[in-house]
Amino acid sequence: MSDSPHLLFDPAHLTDQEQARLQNLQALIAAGIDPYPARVQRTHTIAQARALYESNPPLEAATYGPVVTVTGRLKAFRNMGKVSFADLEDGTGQMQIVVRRDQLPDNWYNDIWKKSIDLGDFLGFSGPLFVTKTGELSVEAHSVQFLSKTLKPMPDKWHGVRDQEKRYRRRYVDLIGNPEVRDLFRTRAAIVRALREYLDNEGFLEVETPILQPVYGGAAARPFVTHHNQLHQDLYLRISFELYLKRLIVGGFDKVYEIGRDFRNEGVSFKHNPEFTQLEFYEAYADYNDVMNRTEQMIAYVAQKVLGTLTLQWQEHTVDLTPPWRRISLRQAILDATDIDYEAFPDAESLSNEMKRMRIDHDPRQPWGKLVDKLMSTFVEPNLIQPTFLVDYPRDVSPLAKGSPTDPRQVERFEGFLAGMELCNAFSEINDPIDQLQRFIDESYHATQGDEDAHPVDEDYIDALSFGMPPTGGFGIGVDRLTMLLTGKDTIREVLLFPHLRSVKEEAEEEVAPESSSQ
RNA sequence: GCCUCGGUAGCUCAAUUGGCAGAGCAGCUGACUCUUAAUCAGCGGGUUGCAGGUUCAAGUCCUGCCCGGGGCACCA
Repeated sequence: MSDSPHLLFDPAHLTDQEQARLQNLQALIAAGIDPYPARVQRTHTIAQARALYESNPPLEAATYGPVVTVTGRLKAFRNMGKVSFADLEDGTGQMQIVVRRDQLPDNWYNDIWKKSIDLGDFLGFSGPLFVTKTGELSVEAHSVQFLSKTLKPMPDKWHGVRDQEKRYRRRYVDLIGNPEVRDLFRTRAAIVRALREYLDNEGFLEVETPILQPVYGGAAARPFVTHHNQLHQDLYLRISFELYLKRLIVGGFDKVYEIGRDFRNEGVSFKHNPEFTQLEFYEAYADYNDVMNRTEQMIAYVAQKVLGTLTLQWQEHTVDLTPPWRRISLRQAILDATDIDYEAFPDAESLSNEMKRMRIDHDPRQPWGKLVDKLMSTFVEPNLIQPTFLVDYPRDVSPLAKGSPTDPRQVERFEGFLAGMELCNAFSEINDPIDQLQRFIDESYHATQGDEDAHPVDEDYIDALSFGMPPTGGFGIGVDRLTMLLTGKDTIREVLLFPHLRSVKEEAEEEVAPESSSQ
């Protein structure tokens, strides 16, 4: 077809249903109807129309109420001959429309309504509100606006879209067909709003810091690398906000937070996406105990605000968020779960040997801290169903956390767990620039030893600390995971509108086969 | 990267031991002035993810590849 702008709308490539819709589009144009008009006449959203009828009911039953013009997507229709019932949906709800042949001009009902309008089209209907004999509040259509033509068939009206790949690749279709998915993302927005509300009410300042960073840091992860052409400069997409937010504490903002996207070049799983939403806050004149208290309060506030309860169901578990949460040292938790006291095996070799003796599968080349983390994540984390803080971590897995005043091998750090999943990470921040530099150097040493997640040295950050930072408590939480927990979802993809998926390879591309860069 | 399970009509799903690829919704044609998963009659719609192989015969068995789910590894 030479008149098709693109193969996408070449009838030879369309299904029977798509061809029928394209023909209906042309029929509308032939009838002098603009299928994509620029203006909409609307007096009420569907929710407003319902409220209007509630507050202005007709004096006698079965008579007409106020006249409204409502707009929306046609979700269903039931054609009874000379009258049709249609379900119209906008962002606020659904309304039944009663379309009578004799209320519409000329042959509009037979020629346009019955022939050229498809499920999914956007329409506006003007007429009085009334309640049908079967009790359904409806608008009787006295005039109709055509608003937008739909060229693809709608998802199954009863089952929606179930196929996960289809749902994630074409989330818009998922959202059209599955109202509960729309509800879930409204809940997600409410969670983020409640987090902001809590922190704003507590006097925190919301800030925005660079996503493109010359030196990445603040977490143990591999970064994405990009390049600024004009400046001839490699830049990293941030893996955390931490080092920038603490520069702001140096600058005199005592309480700051940021909610935004982090990027980590790691594997994808039910709880990992390459980009994810993080909340971090930093509070001057506080330590990790203060942060622990605040964490309980904040999560409980959000749950109460969004769910109206502190008891939530996550998969087969019932979780009670009521503060205070259980607190146990990491050392004790691992000791309870494995009978290994990692303090008794203070280097990688002895700990690895002990793990080998207990037939615990691990990589013996890993540094000591990684082995401790392995014990924690394998034997402790899955059993932390009720909210729990693991406190006091080994110094060498925590390069930004302040050392314990009583035990030089420990730092003042905790992680929060819920439903067997790590939720947040926090500590008393190192504010001694010389100590921090030494930790960075130790990390760089690890980097030369093959630990790819180790921190590079951020000399500008050391410079910032050298101007003086008050004792400060810091905190980070994965907002996606928090959303999973509060909505009962067992995969992060369900709480991300557009989760990362491998791109589908086009057949035409395969012949080109460009050399891929080294991994 | 490795292991494992899956991919059938626009959507949701069937297809017994290898034996004519089906249903509901949606679509098309028609009937119907209170339906709401409307109903009734009729009709069309398939490269069974892709490419090979075995076989008289492949959705089904074998090999490779693509995409997805789950697990491992890595990580938060």
